[in-house]
Amino acid sequence: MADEKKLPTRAQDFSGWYNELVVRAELADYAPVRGCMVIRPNGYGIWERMQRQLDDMFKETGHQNAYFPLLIPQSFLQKEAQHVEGFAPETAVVTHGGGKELDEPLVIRPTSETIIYSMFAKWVQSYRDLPLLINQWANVVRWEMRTRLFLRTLEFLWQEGHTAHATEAEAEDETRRMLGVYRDFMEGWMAMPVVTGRKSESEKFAGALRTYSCEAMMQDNKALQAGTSHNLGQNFARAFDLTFQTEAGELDFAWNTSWGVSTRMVGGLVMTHGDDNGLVTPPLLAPIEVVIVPIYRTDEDRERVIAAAMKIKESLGAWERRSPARLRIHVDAREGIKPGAKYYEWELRGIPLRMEIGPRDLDAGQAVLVRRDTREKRPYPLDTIGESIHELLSAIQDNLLETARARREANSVRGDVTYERFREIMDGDGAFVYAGWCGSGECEAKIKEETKATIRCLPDDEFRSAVAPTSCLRCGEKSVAEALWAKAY
RNA sequence: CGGGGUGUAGCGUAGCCCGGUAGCGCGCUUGCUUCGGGAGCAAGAGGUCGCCGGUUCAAAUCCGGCCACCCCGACCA
Repeated sequence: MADEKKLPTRAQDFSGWYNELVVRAELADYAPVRGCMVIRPNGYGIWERMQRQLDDMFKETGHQNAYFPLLIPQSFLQKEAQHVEGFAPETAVVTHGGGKELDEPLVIRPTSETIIYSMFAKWVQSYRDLPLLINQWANVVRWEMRTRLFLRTLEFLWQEGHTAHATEAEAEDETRRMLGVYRDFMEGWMAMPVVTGRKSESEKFAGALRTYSCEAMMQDNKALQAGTSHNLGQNFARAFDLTFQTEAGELDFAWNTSWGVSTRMVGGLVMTHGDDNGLVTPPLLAPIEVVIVPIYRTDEDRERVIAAAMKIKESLGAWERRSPARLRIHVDAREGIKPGAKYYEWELRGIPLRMEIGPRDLDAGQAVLVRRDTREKRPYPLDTIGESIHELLSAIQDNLLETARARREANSVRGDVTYERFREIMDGDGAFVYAGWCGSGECEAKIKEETKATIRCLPDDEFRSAVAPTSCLRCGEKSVAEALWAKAY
């Protein structure tokens, strides 16, 4: 009878587990339009914290926010050949406005390179106007065939950074710098370890010179592309006549970069840390860090326990006194729901720490704290509870990252792998496989066709194997690059 | 767009083959008893049976058309 209340387990049905968890934890809900989602307060609260942190990091690296329009003239998209080829099939197009057919259809932005660089062209004249470092928080629409909450929806929220530089080297530095910012954020705040590296030609952004990405391993051993950073070269500058006068007085095209992360990260968070009891949120991103569940029998006890809970919340969470170390605490004072039911609910929602407090605890001057990650439960003295909570939260944050990293390493395969073995792996549990690649798009395409696995990236130094693979995974020719292979979302 | 499937209360479903009062579980409301790991009892509220048409005295049920959604393929942050 309790089965209805339980989630499917990850081992049974990973994608069923994900779908139900997202809905039951009230992170998001299905919208009336196919492929669209409503992000509910629980999910939006996590996104808001992601935004706040990333926004600070963008500002620290010298970027400013701006906002460009949702609607883009269709002709803009067509100015960059690769770009239109990549995005045209998945655009939504507005053909009518005010009851009349428009002279030129308007595309709902699938990404904003075109409109942003067209504006940059107006603003940049001299090398003195560079670099121009802009970010925007926006929604974009891509008409995907198969959608899943957070991972792939027709409309999603993201940030897109767009910059213009005087030299190629500067643009490349910027591209790598922002990839590093993403990695810091994903590991430091999301506790989600990533492999960074360069995309192969077939996987790079439509219109880019080079694309770099952060690839995270989900608990089903599939890869999630969690963020991308593109060196656009002068491709868009040429398309939109984004020129500037150099110090030497010559006219040159600017060098652009663009980089983005989206609400997809919320899905990555779920699939990295969630367990069979529900979501597990890293403390730094949890809208509520500690939930207090008061326990009582009589009205008298109730009054006493709730008063104590409110006092704890106030002393640890009060704005004036503890900022910036104040804690985000919620007291679950709902009546008519037994404590056990509340435990399950807050576990499903992934709140990092639960405090149970009842008359027995108050008499003993203590409260019981339960970790969401390990479910470890023990009493702590009330007079130093603030310190205990801070320690536990930071232990949880660290443990989540370590656990995720250990899991990824345990499911990574390095060294010489035969193609036969590779196929077994991809047919079975999957893995991150680091293997040699001859560099041909043909081998890459064949492998994708035969195994569904793709090159997630050509990993950066620190992720490469100690001994470089010598031959291509499939054709056996000389390897020109070590590639990270996996099935992807 | 090709193949398969499903539409009945907020959610999950039974009933359809064989036409005749639309049922169950969860959730919701109210009251009482409960409350340290998903409470119990009692009384309630809630339905154009996806839509349109046909057959029939009578359609959730049979027939036709349409729509939507889900799963599997081709495409993807």
